[in-house]
Amino acid sequence: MTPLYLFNTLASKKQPFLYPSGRVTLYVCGITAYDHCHLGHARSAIIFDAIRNYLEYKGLTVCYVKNFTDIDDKIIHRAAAEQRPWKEVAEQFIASYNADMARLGVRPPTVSPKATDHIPRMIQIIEKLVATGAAYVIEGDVYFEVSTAISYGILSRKKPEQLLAGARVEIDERKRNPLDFALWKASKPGEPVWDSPWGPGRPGWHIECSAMAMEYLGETVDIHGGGSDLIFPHHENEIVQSETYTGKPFVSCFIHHGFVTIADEKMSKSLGNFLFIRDIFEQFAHFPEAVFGEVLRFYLLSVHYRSAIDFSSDNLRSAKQGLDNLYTLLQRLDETQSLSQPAPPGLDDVLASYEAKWEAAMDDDFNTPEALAVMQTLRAYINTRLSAGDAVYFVRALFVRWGAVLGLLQVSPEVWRYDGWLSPLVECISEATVQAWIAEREAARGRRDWATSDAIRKRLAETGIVIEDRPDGTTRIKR
RNA sequence: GGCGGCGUACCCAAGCGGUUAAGGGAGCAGUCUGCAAAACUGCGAUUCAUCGGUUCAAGUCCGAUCGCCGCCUCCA
Repeated sequence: MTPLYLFNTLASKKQPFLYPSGRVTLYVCGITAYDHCHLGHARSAIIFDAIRNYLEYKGLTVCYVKNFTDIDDKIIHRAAAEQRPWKEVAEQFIASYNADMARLGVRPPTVSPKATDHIPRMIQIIEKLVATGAAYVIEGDVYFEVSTAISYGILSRKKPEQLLAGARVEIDERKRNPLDFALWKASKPGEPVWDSPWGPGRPGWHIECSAMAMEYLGETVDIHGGGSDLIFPHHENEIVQSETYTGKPFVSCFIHHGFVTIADEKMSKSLGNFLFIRDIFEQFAHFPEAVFGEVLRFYLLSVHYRSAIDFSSDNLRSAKQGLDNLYTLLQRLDETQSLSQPAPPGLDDVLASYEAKWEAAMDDDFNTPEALAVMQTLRAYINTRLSAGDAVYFVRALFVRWGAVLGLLQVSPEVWRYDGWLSPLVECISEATVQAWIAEREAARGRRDWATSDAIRKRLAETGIVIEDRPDGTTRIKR
């Protein structure tokens, strides 16, 4: 295997990622289940899905854990506002998340643990932190004392003094230091509670990831990922509490991805400029879900994962066109060739060189834009070979194999381009009507009645349906 | 205020010291076609925000300037 280089936030540079055992543990911070997922969540899920797939493509066994935060202030607040149990709120949005992921073609992680199923483990960790003096108890709350850890700030490269100077840190007079964070919170009346050595309460946010990562992946995780907004304080806190507890490195390599922006501003709840995944699918409901899911994936993977990616309908349209190119090649291959034809000599070597380029791109910190470019270049090359009459059908499998890693090219070309799609412009027009018009036009063309033929074509165009006359005389629908 | 990132053709976007600056979209031209559309092919930046510097060699390293964004508070 060629070496894989990953940008490790801990080192702030690309480093070779070693996997001598052939096994890799991957932990990604999941959602807090208090609302539907937006495009930013989709980017995160798709990036790590592709990363996981690529590690497997390289022959590694990946244990991928992505948690659900199913107890949190925001969940409690929503439940209170809607006067229903917090558990119901959490379950609803976990289900919504799962539905969105299915639409996006994201494979389920190996394990999808819920925070509330791991309370005993969290308590066990907190107890030791209290016992060793790294954490202290105040009125049923337990806080981690940041000043006990000399390495605090290694991930985010922030110095405690500088953080305080920002004056944006919440001041809780009871804490010994404003940066100290809650491991356990005493419950207020009406809130969900679990028994603990410090009285009834619930866990703080950061401790759950440490507990679940250790539970399923051991004390040191190979790769831990999330959005770059999690670097501080979430991941920084995970590191201190975990390493103080185990005395071992918590994570070998931290991977953080950039944001989805709209008009170059971070998509976020507080700015109100976010788009729910479900709403985007709704907006493009004239595409079959599997088709639009891939368009979204292609778009999200067309920018390197560490950079910001700006969302716009123009960018989405551009992605659709780009993916169409690839599907058109697949369709052209299917229609004109088959595996039974012997491949011309030398083609193997050409494909091997493209394969090497593709893998080099992915090995270079998962450079998916570069990998996509390799695919487009091969596409053009194969098209010229096809025009020359060469038998090149067997490259199809290569495209599909690459596509499987990225979650693309998994739909049949027929479905992709022509299968009974309905235009949003003319929901009143049935598939049968369209077919009848086309048959009528076929007849007109047969008697060389171009005026009628063109009139029908125009009528179809007005309803958003593009017709394509093929060399063999048949007509097919395209949108 | 502290820390970090970005600025490459009309748009999106790779490239991170060394042949002619990837790729996609759009546009234009050609092939095909009854005409279209679609598809395919071809064309497109002497130049990488600006100004200096280092180097035999710089979008690529260093410094300054301008502009944009993010983190420092829940956040993918």
